[in-house]
Amino acid sequence: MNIGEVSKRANLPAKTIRYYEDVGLISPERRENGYREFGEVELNKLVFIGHARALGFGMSECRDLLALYEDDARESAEVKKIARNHLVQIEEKIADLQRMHGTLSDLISACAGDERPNCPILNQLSAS
Amino acid sequence: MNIGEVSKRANLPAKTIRYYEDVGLISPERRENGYREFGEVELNKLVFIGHARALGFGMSECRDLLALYEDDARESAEVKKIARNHLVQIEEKIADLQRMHGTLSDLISACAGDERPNCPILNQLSAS
DNA sequence: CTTGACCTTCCAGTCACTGGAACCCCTATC
DNA sequence: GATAGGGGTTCCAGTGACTGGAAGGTCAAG
Repeated sequence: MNIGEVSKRANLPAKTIRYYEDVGLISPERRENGYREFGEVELNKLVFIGHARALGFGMSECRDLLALYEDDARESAEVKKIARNHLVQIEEKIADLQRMHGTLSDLISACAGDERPNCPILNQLSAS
Repeated sequence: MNIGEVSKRANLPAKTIRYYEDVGLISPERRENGYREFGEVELNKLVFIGHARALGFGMSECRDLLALYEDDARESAEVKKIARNHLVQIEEKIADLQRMHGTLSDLISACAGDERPNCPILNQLSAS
């Protein structure tokens, strides 16, 4: 399988797949002409990484998850630990964004949004 | 005022203030010895930028807000428009994160998290 | 006169790609 | 055989918003 085919099947840009090779997540074979040759194993890894990235896992977490995925003697506790840590990060980000959302929507409500210069949003931003 | 003093007062790292000068958000005077000299105007701008960044506005939005802040003939409608656009971005990010949170917490619940290798989290990630 | 805190510039690294240039390979058609 | 196109390859640079560190200049106190 060429990179174009695996790109479609894993739903990842070819550039991204080359990048994943660069950083050592995958190691596809090479043909005589220099083209990468992907087998089912590499495709599965790419699908796996794509899903993990879509859940917001960082590259180092993907690396760890991939290692566990390939380790028949893994303990599911290890996977769960990584997932729970990530869940906490997500919750912190959501909390941050919700705090911003609350403040900002209050300010937007307070702003007339007309042709006059007076603006509670700017007032709040410049308040010390 | 030296950069250290303004750093404390605006609650921004000195490195960040220098960076803001690099990208043209502020233009403090220079003393004979090469040190930056900050006045109240520059301090106010930095406080303003700090608050805008804390609400998640990007640098180009900060630039636009700062220009409006300094424009006596502004219309609050312009400020409100920028703020509303940003609010939408925040809402999209929250929605993304909540989707991840939902999927991930379901998977975590389904995972025994013990010494056995079977793991619904890995199963889901590798599913095509 | 030295110490230490503060200031300066510049370069490199972060994260996870992404865009572009320049070039090679393979197949099909004229 | 020439050519056109749609693959593929490498390498370099840029993104956003800083951040760390090195190497060195400045200033006030003891």
